[in-house]
Amino acid sequence: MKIATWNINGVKARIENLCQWLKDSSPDIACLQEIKTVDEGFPRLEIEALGYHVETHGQKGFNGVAILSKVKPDEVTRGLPGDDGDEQARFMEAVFSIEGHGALRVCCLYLPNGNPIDTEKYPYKLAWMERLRKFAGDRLALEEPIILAGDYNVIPEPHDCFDPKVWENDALFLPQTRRAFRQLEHLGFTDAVRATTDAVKLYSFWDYQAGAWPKNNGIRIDHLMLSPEAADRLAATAIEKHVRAWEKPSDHVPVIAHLDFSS
DNA sequence: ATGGCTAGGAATCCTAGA
Repeated sequence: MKIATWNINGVKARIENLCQWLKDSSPDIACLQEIKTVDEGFPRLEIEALGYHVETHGQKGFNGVAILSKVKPDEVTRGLPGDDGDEQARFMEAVFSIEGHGALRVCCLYLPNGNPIDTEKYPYKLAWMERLRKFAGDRLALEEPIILAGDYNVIPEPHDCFDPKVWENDALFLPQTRRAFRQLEHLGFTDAVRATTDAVKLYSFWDYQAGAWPKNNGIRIDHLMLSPEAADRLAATAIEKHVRAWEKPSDHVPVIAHLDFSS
């Protein structure tokens, strides 16, 4: 079972890349962030033609998430609990049936960036992370395989960026941000990529500006966090960075976790 | 790299991203 997360930075601008990637990589489940369209604008026909079921939680212009899957989910919910006044489309959850193994829950999340840090955006990010922590804690009680996949906008450790000094005062790397991320780990969630490799200079985002990609000035901010029941099934991970070199790329690349439900 | 680029919406520039 191949599960992917990819901040696609505009699904309408990226539809050719997305279709090529689905054909090449053939994920069973793909979580997309920053679709930047309302549900009606999502290019679902092209994706359905490749054999995928499409669920979206869109928003006009910004944000928006989607879950593509080879098998139709049993249920889908939209929005992160904990703030009824939050209008931003950044979270959805889909529940799948795995033959012989019960439910698999996949959450697709686009965590707020939080910059500039001296505006209301940073407290919004921290409040969102606290809501995510509560949600994750509640879900753990189900004792099911759960994957929280998405663009976390969090650089977990200094070696997850090319130059920690550059990010010192950035919302992606501030101590409070990293602490909130660690709290997810302390609940019992496993960072899938870090569980499978100690490699450094392993990134999932390269800025469009300043030659960041050719210089490999990247950051690792797209993560798949696994509940214990999912982490027990973790077989391998991959960061499909070749996609960043394609024509008209997203600034993020797909990150993959392979879960083995064969036994 | 305190932004050198990109997407989207409104509109020929702005906001947002990280």
